[in-house]
Amino acid sequence: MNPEDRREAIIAATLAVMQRQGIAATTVRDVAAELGASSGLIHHYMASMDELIAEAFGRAAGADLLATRALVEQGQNPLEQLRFFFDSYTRSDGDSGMQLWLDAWAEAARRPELRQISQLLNQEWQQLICGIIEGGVRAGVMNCTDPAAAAWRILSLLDGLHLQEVAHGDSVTGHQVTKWSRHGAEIELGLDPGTLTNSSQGNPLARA
Amino acid sequence: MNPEDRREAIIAATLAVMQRQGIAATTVRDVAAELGASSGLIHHYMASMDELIAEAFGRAAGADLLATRALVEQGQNPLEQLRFFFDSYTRSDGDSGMQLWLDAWAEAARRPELRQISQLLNQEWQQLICGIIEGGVRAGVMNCTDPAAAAWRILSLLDGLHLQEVAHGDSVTGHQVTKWSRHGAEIELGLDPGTLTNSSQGNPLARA
DNA sequence: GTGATTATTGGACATTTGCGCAATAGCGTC
DNA sequence: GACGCTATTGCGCAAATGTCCAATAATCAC
Repeated sequence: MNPEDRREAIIAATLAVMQRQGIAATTVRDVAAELGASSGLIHHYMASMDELIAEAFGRAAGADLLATRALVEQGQNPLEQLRFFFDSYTRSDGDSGMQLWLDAWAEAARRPELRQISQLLNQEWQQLICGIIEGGVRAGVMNCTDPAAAAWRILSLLDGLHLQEVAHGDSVTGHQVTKWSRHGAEIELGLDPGTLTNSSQGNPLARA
Repeated sequence: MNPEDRREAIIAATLAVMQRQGIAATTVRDVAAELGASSGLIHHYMASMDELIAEAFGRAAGADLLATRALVEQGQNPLEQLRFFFDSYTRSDGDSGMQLWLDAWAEAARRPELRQISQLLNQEWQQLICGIIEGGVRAGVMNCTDPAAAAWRILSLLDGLHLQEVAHGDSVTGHQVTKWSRHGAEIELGLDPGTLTNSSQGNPLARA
């Protein structure tokens, strides 16, 4: 098998195991079994377990970011971009993606390579939001004196709400995450209530 | 040693290890060493590692909640109560308490006993905030149509910002968490900017 | 075909983990 | 002072884990 493809296959298998068992419980042997290969092969391509985990997490989380960014760029104006952002963000972690983030944040303290990629990706998420806000302020449709801080707040609010949903199940429901996070952003940016809801209109990815 | 005291001592030692190393990296032997006793003793008092961890986490997190609640109750009016809340909340996890919460949220998916206590405590945190807001609305000093949702937003915003600080270190600083979370609450509740800052005035726990 | 290079195997190794258990020490009771 | 109960010890066990390595299989250049 082509070394490059093999490496990709290992990362894909690692990701599958991570989503099933969580980052902390992902072992080399499990990855090997998922791949249908021996454990030694994994170390032939990866220097350490940390690298393997960081790589797999970065691949998955990076794909989500890319997808959201691509959708946002299709927005015709800042308001539509923000709507698309919420559509895509709430979709990207519907299954087990958010549990992965929870694991990553907790494990970051003990896995340097994972912390690095996690921090980088979070900053890029914040910058994506920040760019939308700056555009909205420039266009005069959003009211915000500190876009960077507002972007961190919107991102943190989303993460904090999702966290409750994923960790505890029925304290906060997925529907409430959607509703409350959008409402929080409306308040934050001085938008009329409801501006960010009913967002599927005009969304190229919306289901029919 | 009195069995009840011994049990408390074990929980205290477990907590110390947990705060130093994180929940996932806490082992029976470490707890025994911290306690200055043998590993067998821990199992004489605790049925399993899960029980030990859930007990210790619940004790620590519960104490933080109690302390904050006690301080809030000393506030003379809703605004002061909210100020005291932010003072106490940002203090309670200054050291390593927040890493504990990160571990707990991540581990909740796989440790039922831990999830139960974590969910309960989070709901109580939310209710504490919700009570303050309801008082503020009644007194006419806060503007909020859905106190329960606003409370979840304020709590989630705090958690999300703290999360960035603890997991990534220099993306978001402790000072920014303090500033941004209070500003977020001001926006959320229709307060004048700055209402929630300079909160140490009149705070009985403020350092001189 | 032959040799060299490399992908791949499968298991050894040292370490760590939760847990159990037989032995011991301590202490109160009669 | 002897007995009994229990707190406490310290080690052992089985399982799991990351890492490494010698042996093997596959592939390709010549």
